[in-house]
Amino acid sequence: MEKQTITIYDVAREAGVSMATVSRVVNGNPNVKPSTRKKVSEVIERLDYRPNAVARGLASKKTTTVGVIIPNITNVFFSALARGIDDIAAMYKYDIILANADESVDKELNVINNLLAKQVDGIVYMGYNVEDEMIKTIKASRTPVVIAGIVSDDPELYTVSIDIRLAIEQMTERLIQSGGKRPAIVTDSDRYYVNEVHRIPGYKSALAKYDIEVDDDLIIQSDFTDDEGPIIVDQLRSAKATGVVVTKDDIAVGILNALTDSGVKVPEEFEVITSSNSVLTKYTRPQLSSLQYPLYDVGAVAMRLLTKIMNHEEIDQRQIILPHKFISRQSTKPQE
Amino acid sequence: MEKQTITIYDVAREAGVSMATVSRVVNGNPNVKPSTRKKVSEVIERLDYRPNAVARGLASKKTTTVGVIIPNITNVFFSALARGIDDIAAMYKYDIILANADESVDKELNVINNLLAKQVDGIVYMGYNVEDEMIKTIKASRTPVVIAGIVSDDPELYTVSIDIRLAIEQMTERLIQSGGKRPAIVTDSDRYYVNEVHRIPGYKSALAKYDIEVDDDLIIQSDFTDDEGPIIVDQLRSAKATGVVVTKDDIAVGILNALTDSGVKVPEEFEVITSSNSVLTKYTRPQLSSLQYPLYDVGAVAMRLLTKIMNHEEIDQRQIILPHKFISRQSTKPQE
DNA sequence: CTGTTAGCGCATTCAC
DNA sequence: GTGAATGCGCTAACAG
Repeated sequence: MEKQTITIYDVAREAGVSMATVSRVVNGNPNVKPSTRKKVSEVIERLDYRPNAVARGLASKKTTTVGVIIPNITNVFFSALARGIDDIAAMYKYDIILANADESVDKELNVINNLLAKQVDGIVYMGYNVEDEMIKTIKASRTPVVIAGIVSDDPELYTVSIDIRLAIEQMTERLIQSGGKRPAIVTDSDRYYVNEVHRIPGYKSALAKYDIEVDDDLIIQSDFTDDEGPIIVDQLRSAKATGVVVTKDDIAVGILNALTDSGVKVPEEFEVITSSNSVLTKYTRPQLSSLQYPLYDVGAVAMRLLTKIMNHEEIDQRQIILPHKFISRQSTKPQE
Repeated sequence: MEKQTITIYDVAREAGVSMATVSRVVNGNPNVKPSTRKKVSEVIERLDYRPNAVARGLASKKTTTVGVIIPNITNVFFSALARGIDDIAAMYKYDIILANADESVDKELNVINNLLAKQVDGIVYMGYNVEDEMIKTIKASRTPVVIAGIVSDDPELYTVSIDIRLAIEQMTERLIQSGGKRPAIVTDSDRYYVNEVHRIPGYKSALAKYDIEVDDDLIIQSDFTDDEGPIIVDQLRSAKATGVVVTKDDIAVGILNALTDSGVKVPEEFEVITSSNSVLTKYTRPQLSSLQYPLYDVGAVAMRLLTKIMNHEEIDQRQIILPHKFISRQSTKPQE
């Protein structure tokens, strides 16, 4: 399995120059006479020389590679975010090592250590929780890390996200304003941190505004497997919910379909509002109203922030909150 | 931006051994006395030493990294495939560099060269076409490449796929058998090679079996943007199609929804069958009948094949065809 | 079992 | 402008 065999020395010899000169033209160093630059370039072309990025990385201590940690590849939430990251990374000539943490905290740590071993220049982390040990590892490594999709209160951390607490509060308010006195919330249970610190508080504060008492039966956590929709709907109905805020689009689809399958009219009898505005929302009938989570932007901004840190540019803000909106489709009543 | 500073020398000094010994314990070489192994391990732990994978890669000429080239991150087709790849890669301790080719042949070449420069140990390629220049690059590099999702007639190439021609033929037959004399086919236009070499021939051979003449108006290529569903449906209806084979799930969803939105009853008046059996098929109403493309398996088998090549194991078959099935849901009439 | 010694391919001073 | 020399951190013979 001999890989690339042509080295900088081969080029140097063929071109009748030293390897230092070849290195210079490869790296666009201006201190090369145009004529020799041309000569060397020709040889590079002819020999199909391709600089060994590994050797380069060792010598320069830069790999032009960033690690992206995601909880689960198959999560629709991810693809839009990934595109944002990828676009900006490509723009700045960084490659991406995609590391799937498989929804497990242990693996996350494993994965981040792995990335550090690979000497990535930076990391975009989209995890579940901001675990203490994670933070420790992040801080100990001198590798820049940007956390995407989670708000943290640790001022040292770089984060890009929307104000989730506020968003959930507003979504809940919408349900209340359109007449439902018993709005429910269904969260994906695996994101403990976000649930406890942002979502549930947001939900409760909306209720508080309208003097509605919290009923724990209306707070449902779900791991969601494909056919869980009907189960959740049963819980929702026996708790006499009038509408539901859902934090994950595929769960919302499951609930919506279970609802209509069982003859409940959405939105007339029951409102559903979801959180990611992924493509799924447009594929259902009725189409799902959703928080417009600017996924692409979060990814792009996170990556952009990371490049700034890697380039030692000045950072005016470590915690970036992006604005969010709402898209009213057909699963909620029209707002007046 | 000082990265990891602790080297194998630091560990060696602290443990009072040579760096070779440290290297041995790190790599699990059995030729180390248990007591010194223990001593070294403790120092590693204490210093939080993490072997530099870049240096390792340079010295050993192995990076334990594989490149995965995909046409488009946001394609639902991909996520299942990626999971198959990722699972097996993780099993064999390989990291993945995800390279997005952005649906462009130029970028594909660019991307593959980039991957080769990074000295990946192997590549899984899920491209559109098997371009000549791609093949040349693949063969010139001594890096193993497995092509996933496309059948090729080049016996030197490693490929993992289903028999697409046959699958399309069978899908078309199903539509014919359930009474439709004018089955149409809608393909994503960007996959030229697959369309010309596998899909259209499969479609035509089904027609031939039933002595149905080919009507070019029934062969539609679409780039598909979100709201193109109604347009395609218009074409379909003015061509008097009785049903349609769709090659991409999101296009199928668009068509299905446009159909029902305009009052056409599916499957009674019009049948739809799609090709990837992605999660989308279950999210629509009616649910989409689909070719069961074993995406996960294709990804997993491709990755497994790649590991075999990388390990110089014996390969008994370069072109692997995986079996496919069909899932009858609600967008086609029940088969008798 | 353990230490010594070469490179791996390149970026990078430092001279000239 | 250009070349020679050094070292990045590690693996892999090769001795002992």
